[in-house]
Amino acid sequence: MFSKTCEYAFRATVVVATASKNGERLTLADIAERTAAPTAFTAKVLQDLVRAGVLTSRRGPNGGFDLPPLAARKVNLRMIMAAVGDGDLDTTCVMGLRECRASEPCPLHYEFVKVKDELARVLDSTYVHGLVDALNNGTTHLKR
Amino acid sequence: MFSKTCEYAFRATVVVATASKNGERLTLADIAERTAAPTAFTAKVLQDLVRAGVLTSRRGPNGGFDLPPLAARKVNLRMIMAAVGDGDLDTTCVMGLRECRASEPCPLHYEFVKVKDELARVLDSTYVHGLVDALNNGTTHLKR
DNA sequence: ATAATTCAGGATATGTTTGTCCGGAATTGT
DNA sequence: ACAATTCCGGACAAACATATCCTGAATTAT
Repeated sequence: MFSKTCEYAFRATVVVATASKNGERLTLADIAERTAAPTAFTAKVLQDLVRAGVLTSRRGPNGGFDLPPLAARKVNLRMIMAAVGDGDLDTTCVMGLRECRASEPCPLHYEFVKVKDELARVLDSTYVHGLVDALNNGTTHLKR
Repeated sequence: MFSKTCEYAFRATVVVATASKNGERLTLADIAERTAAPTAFTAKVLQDLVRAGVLTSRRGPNGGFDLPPLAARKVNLRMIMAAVGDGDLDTTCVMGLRECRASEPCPLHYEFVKVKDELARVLDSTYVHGLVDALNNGTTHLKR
């Protein structure tokens, strides 16, 4: 459903936000380990997230990445996707046609309206801060 | 949302079924033109569809591909996706975790339940024959 | 039988995504 | 100032998706 890059971005963002809430700042190595993702590639993903303003980074000793609780209230899934260039999942035609809209629909246009609407709702309304508590108290997990 | 291969497969299947309903049998060249897809690649996609039993083919003069109305009542989107190896869109974890289920959910598991359920419903309940009429009477289109 | 047509399928090419490697720049603590 | 740490960003490599080409096999009409 999402590209691997996007999956890594989701995992990394949640992991960083969770640590930040506990006052920890995570290094690239920390993040790669906790998300079970390749380190060098994770570096690229984190770079994208920082450039897009999703995470903040600091270099040097005690450096690393963070996403403080207040900022985590303003980051939703859509922004994470956009940061890695995956932003228009729910807006492109499922049959790959450019000329597809309500007035000139492809054969599958109306079939997918509800799917896309629900997807858009989730991407726009799911904020990182809401995911952090569940991870912290063990309701959800990220292993593997 | 879907791979290009899958988009081509959707378009090709609908085009063939629509022609079959009018008693026409379409050649590879016909299909590639009507779906605005590359010919040689379309050949591969059609091969997959035939192997999976979605379409039937015949070689030689007056050969080509078809999907008669009766058969089109039994082909849904899920089968087309499976034919090109894209079958598990709605069953894999959105964060890329193998260990993700209701009892051990990833942080996004419950957020996507409705999306996935609705997607599964559409993939399973959308049959090709239902798409043909709309294309025939101009309610929907496939241009570009 | 023969020639024309059309699909089948292997080999190959191109492009994109995913993944690695390394030197440099910034920051920190001493 | 210096050394250690850590992110930044470019270059490169591998894997996969997409796309092309060509030969052969099946079918049909003559």
